[in-house]
Amino acid sequence: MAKKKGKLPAAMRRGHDHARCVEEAMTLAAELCASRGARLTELRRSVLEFVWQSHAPLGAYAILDMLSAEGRKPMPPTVYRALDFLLQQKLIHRIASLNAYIGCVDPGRPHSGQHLICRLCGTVAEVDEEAISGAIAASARDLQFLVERQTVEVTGICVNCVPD
Amino acid sequence: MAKKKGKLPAAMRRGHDHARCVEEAMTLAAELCASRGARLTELRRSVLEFVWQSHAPLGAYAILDMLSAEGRKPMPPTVYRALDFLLQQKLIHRIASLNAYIGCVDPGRPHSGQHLICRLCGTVAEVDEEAISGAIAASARDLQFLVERQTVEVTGICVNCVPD
DNA sequence: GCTGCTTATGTTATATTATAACGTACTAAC
DNA sequence: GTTAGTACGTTATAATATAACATAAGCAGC
Repeated sequence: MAKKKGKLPAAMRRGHDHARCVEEAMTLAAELCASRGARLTELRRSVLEFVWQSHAPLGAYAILDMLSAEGRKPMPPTVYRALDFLLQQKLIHRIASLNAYIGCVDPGRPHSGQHLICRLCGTVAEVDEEAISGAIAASARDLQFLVERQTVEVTGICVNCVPD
Repeated sequence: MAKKKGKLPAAMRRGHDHARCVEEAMTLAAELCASRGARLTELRRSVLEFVWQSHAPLGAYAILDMLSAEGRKPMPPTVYRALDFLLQQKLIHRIASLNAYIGCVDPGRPHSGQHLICRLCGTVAEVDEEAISGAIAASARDLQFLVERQTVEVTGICVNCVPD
């Protein structure tokens, strides 16, 4: 079977038009919030945009610094509340192993994303493999365990950082 | 196919002889460390025992309190160093989504454990399903991603806490 | 036994991540 | 414009983790 290069997530495709990614994500977020009656305020919008602009997950205090540089001087609770909102709306994911946050690539559809985290460049690619989530669901079923949330974080080295 | 009750991990089998679990785990840990030339000091032994005695993952500061209650009065670095040693020896796992630590049920064999975390009772069961780790490995291979560590944490409700 | 090397632990201070509690301001509905 | 609900501001602190340096304990060679 040929290498499935077409499947590479955008985050790990060198030279992809990331400004475009961000723009599209912001538009979709606005639409989703509107359709849900959720208020994507200026603050929340800024936070989401910062998170999206970075391929590597952003920590809450990094976001706080970025907002400060912009003129706002928010305190931690302000940032955490914005992050909580974005998490609830499933516009971002929290990467537990890094205590950091990253944009969700497919916020419209319910899914349990899996994340590949490059130890060298920090880039995180989100994939949604039914084979993985299905295997987890099957294993849980065997143990009569009711799954509510799957956290799959794979640490390693991405294709751009692998020495040839 | 019948329910595979025999597969239930010990942690989620009500009324299993946990003192025995702990004892066996401690013996195995001592053997492994001896065979590796690693020093399982009194402090490290205590920390490992506390971690094992709990079915739910223990936080570093909970361990610190337990050591204090025992007479030692260690400071945080002491506890974190003991935890680091136990992690290196793969005698315990860190549960990233809880910032807490739990005994590894199979420290002798290399494996990438998956954890089922009950939101209600806090119990964590470790399983090692080739179907899950294999699916993750296959997905990573497609993306030419070199896997170093898999973190799989499934949150939900265990069989003992599910309302009938 | 001593010596010196390595490893483990003690100690002080501080960094990083996150939340509690309460007050103010904005917004939408009436 | 009043009101109810939501979002944000502010102060303080909790919870988790590490840096940096000092002391002590184990161990290898003599």
